[in-house]
Amino acid sequence: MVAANWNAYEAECPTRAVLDRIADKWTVLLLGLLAERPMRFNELRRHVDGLSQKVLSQTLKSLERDGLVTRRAFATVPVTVEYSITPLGASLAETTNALRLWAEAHMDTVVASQAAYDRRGADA
Amino acid sequence: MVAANWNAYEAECPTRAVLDRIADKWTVLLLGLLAERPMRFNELRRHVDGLSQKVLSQTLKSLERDGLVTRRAFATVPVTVEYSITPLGASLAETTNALRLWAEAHMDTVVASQAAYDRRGADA
DNA sequence: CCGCATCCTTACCGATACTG
DNA sequence: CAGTATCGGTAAGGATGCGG
Repeated sequence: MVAANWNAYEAECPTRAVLDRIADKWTVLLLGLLAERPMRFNELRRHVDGLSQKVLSQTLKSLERDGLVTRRAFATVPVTVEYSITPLGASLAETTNALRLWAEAHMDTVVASQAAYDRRGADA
Repeated sequence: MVAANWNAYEAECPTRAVLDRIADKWTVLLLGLLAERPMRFNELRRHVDGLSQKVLSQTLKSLERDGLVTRRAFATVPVTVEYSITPLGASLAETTNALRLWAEAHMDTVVASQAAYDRRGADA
């Protein structure tokens, strides 16, 4: 079986919930990092500017639950925890990376469009 | 000039704001619809189950401001308003469609992973 | 070092009512 | 038909302190 009749345009479809999770700013940024190499908790935190430890914790837990990321704890002192991407997560990371790269590539155009839009509305 | 040194991992970078907007459930669904053909306001509303008229209005305004969607009003009675995608929006829609299709394609795997995760935590 | 628990603020969102 | 305006609940998110 290859395809199912999932349809994200229906509110009750579970696809909607998953789409809501993966179409998330932090998910995109974290998958982008973990697609390159495994990282530890505070390492991720340092790489993503503005991400609080609380939200990072929540996001990683969701990613782990969805099978996109694997968490491994080492009984060192103090504890070392490593997060790595799964094959499923890697397949998603290709798409989310495309999203991030689109944003970085078209920023100039978007910013210009915003400025033009705001100018038009300024003379109200 | 082709590339700039935008980096979405920095909080102050405007890319961050744009990423936050396009990595959005409703944006993904709306761009998917408008990539196929122009649509009217209530037509979009009917196609996206669970999307309130208020949020639709906000989202369309943001998309228009970012230059991803064009709004055209016709002086009929009652007023007719048509939303269509721009070339910039179309280029983004390719990526966001990939995101939606990924969700629909891998739902079974994700749901299974969630169930396994919840089972492990159940015996706490 | 890796988190969880708590408090508290805020911004999001749905529901409703009303205009062009 | 295509919105705007207002209100109220809710849940996300920052700050802080503690525990494994």
